[in-house]
Amino acid sequence: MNMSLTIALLGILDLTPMTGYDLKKSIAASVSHFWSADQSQIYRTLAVLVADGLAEVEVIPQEGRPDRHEHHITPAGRRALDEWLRSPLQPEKPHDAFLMRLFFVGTLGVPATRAVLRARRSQATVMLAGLQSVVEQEQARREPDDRSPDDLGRRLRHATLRNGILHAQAELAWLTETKEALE
Amino acid sequence: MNMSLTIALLGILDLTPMTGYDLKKSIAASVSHFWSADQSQIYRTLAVLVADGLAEVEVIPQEGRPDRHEHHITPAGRRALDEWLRSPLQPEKPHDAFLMRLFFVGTLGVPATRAVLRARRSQATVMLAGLQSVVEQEQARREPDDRSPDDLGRRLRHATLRNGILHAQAELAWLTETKEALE
DNA sequence: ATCCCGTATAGGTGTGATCCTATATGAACA
DNA sequence: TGTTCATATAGGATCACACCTATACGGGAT
Repeated sequence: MNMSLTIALLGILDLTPMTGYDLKKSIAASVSHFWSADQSQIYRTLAVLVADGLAEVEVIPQEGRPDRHEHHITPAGRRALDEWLRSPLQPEKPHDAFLMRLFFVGTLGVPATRAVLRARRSQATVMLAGLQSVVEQEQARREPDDRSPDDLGRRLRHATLRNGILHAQAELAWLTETKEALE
Repeated sequence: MNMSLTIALLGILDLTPMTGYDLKKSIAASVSHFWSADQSQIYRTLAVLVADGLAEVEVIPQEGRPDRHEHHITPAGRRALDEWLRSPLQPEKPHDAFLMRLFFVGTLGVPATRAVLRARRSQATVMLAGLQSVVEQEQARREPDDRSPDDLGRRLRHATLRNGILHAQAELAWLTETKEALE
């Protein structure tokens, strides 16, 4: 069984039942910093979930636009999600195109190498700013009425953002170190 | 055109002509910290390189074992490599199964969450130790006779290892921070 | 005597993912 | 009046990759 999009969809449907279209937006809004998904792939995977009995469709007729196919997680789906969450996670094989580029760019000389590093710095800077602004928005959204409990889910969602921030900062620190090593 | 294994193979063949078998070993030995490749995929990609005129095969007969199909990069291959090295590198879409797991594991409670973080810590620790030992081996191999110039290629290969080390350290720091945030 | 390892090549099959495209309609915009 | 946007679903083609298997033979270990 698929260990990736399947799980992302089950995890989101476990929070709120929704349509493929909603899932696309939800992924873009809340997990885009560590996952992405193509729309057609979402629909295909959703069909597999239903075929496997991990989700059920509730068709909600609408006027003027296509019916909503609202997907709900089933008990079997919830079990499959739990099982995956508790299963060992084998470390993924890295595929980092940037490091590959850096590894081979030496033959083009120092100026080309510096250009590669500069491009990386600007990307990492944009990435960091993006993550920080998401964190700030979350905090701002929370301050007006801090009645809601600071529950585990909230903290973990925040932790995934912090992960991205620390890695972006590590990347910037590494870029500084590497730039100095080239002088 | 393929922006990944193709380039890895061209990059390595540009350093030294070799066979598919050698490439598999070379990748495992020198770029495994940021790239991995399946043997059959290497042979397939190699065939594409030859079909596209980016590499040429020199057959070297051997006794008792299959002939060596030694692949050499062609001028067109060198140009394709240069072009890729200078082309803009669009940021890759992240697919981080661990962060997805953390994002959804909250529904299983705090103990299950701690277990996920502990597993991550041990993986990151192993990863860090592995990278550091590679760096130490490189330095040890160098000390006996430090006649060889500390050229750009060497420094960049070292930089790719440093990148992995800084990210592994960032991951460990993040794990500590996250563990504290759960208390 | 047997089995596995190293050398060397390569096909079969399935999966996950991306890019592009098609369909349908109301509402807002220019 | 025409275009684009938002809603909503979904197929086609292609790609990159992983996992498994097959072939061939010499050498060393059990």
